[in-house]
Amino acid sequence: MDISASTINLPKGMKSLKTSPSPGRPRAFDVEQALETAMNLFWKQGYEGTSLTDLTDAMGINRPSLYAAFGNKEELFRKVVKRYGSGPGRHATTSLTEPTARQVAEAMIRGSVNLLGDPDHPRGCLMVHGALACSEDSAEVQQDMAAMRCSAETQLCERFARAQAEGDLPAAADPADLARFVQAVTQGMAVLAASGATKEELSRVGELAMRAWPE
Amino acid sequence: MDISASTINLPKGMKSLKTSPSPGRPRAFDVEQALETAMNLFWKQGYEGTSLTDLTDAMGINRPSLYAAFGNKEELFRKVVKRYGSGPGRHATTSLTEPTARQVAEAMIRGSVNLLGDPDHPRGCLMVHGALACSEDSAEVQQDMAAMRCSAETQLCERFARAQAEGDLPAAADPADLARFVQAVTQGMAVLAASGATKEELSRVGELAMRAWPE
DNA sequence: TGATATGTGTACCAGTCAGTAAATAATACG
DNA sequence: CGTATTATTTACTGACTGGTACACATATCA
Repeated sequence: MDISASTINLPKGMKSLKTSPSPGRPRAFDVEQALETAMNLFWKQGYEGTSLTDLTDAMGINRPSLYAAFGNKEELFRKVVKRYGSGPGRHATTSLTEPTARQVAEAMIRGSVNLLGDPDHPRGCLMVHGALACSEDSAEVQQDMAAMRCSAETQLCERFARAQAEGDLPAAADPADLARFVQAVTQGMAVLAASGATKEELSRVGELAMRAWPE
Repeated sequence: MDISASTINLPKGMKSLKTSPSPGRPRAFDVEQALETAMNLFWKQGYEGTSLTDLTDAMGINRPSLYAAFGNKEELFRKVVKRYGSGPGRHATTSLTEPTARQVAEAMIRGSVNLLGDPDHPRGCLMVHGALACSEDSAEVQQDMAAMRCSAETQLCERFARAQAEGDLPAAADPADLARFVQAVTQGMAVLAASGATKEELSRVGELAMRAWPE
């Protein structure tokens, strides 16, 4: 007997991991590919600058299909942000695992340069471009993006504080200040990228920034 | 005989500088005050995030009055940007007159900190928040803003090159790189301000950044 | 062969967008 | 006074916004 995932009692609405057959008409588009398309659009035009028509046209699907698969515009955006964090923006978390504070900062900056200078991606950073300034209708999305940027700063700060305890960051240095500085540089590079800065130019900004590193 | 400005042959549509009486119903609102209100709105919500209804409601005028006084939404935005450049964003140009390259950079950063950390203003920078990411409808405004940021960078670069010729910047330093670095820091601080950074926090970012300054 | 479950396509909803036509009100000038 | 000029008010336009109702298509399962 074939025990496919569909026979297992899964929480309501939860899709099985195995691509087991399920009743009903099969989806005619690739969800992951559609998410990728949506990410690139939101990345380029921001949350409010991207209309549902923009999205469905680019994804090649109809409006009800989008709603059935992703909820609504806001939920789709959040799924896109999540995907961004574990995809193109991966370096923001992986950099934290570097052995020393300096290497963490360098990895963070190098990762930003590689992402922002990549001509295959929209110019800029989704976390900055997504909903920096917008109407009051999107205030919640805007605040969430700000909260995520703050969270990245906090994680960085905690990593630097640990480094200080471990002795690879001078006691005189302020972990919070350093974290904020790295954030300022990477986010500033995101704006520069939107103005057309090249990878080499961004790289030199990063190099210059690291000259401010203590010790 | 009274030679008021209105008797002088002015180009069509050109308003006289003197507030001389003119035929027709007098305007019931203060144009400068309305511009100030519009600036604060665009500053906070960006170009696309601010609707004409937002504008007219805040200005306390009707839609046709706005069109009669400012042209249309895009022209109003450009007037606002101009006002911003000679008002709150004044430091971007005035800093260039400092005697040395280092003082120019310091003034630029200090000016940004003062502006971005001022609780009386929207958090952020109009040149960054105004139209960073938007729909294709506003691509022209978006490009103009990017061009203005690039222009600021170029002016800074030229100032640093002059400083190098004058001997107050090491020959090994690259004026273009330094200009781009200062831009990255100030624009990064604009994003930080949008995330809620205080004036003191921004100030420490600026202090840290200046530690990268050559010699 | 149903019966059930899911996805797609069309066509629509109310609300908002930027922009404007036309009537009226308020001023200066002669 | 009348005329010319400008501003305000109301009401509107067509296009677009995010979101959905409903008929139909396509799959599994009994």
